[in-house]
Amino acid sequence: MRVATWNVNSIKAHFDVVTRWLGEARPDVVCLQEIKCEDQNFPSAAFEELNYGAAVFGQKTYNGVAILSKFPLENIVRGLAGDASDEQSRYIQATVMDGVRSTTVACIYLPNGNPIDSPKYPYKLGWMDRLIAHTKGLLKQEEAFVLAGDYNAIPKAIDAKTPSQWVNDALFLPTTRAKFQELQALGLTDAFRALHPTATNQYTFYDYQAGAWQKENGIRIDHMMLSPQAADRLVAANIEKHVRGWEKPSDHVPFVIEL
DNA sequence: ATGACATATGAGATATGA
Repeated sequence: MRVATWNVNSIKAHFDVVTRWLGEARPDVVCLQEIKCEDQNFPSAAFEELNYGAAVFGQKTYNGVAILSKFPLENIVRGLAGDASDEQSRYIQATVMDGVRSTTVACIYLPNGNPIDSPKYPYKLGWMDRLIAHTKGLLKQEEAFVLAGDYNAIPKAIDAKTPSQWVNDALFLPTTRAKFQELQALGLTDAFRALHPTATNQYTFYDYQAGAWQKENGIRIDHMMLSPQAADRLVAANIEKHVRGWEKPSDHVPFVIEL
């Protein structure tokens, strides 16, 4: 089963590149972030024509997540527990039934957190704490799951072309990296690093500004964290960098694994 | 350097992103 994650930076604005990549890569399950639309405006019918069903947790203007799947999606969960006052659509989870076995897939859009002296940074850290708490519950089930999405976290210096550019940024602050490490230390596997432990110049985000793509000035912030049962099935992990060079792209590129 | 570049909203300028 091929599972992908992709921050599409508006499904309306980038629908054509999304469908172009679906046709090329033929993933079974795709976690989308920043769809930037309400549920009723998500192009579910168009994806249905491409043989993808959809589970959507949308929001007007900002955020919004969705899971596309060629297999039935069951037990859909919208929102991350732990803060009833949180109105941002950043988490959707479903169980994929592929006929052979079930795999739980969570689609995550972790808060950016900048500026770091604003309430946005504590919101990010609190969200990470809630994700850690939720993951502890998932692990108790001892089944295969994938936490896929835009983590807005650069795990290590190797995951940035220019680490010095990010030292005072919410994506790379020691506190952010420590929380990401805390999540991983629960027993999760970073799918990309597991198969490419020393690979450099493998990034999932290139800013639209200052010619970042042309300079290969990227960061690796979109991740898939696997439970032990999912990690046992991991056979491939690829960052689809070439998609960033297409016409009118998202600033993130797809990241796909094979289980 | 608080910008560049892109998106949504809504019809000009502002909020957000990373």
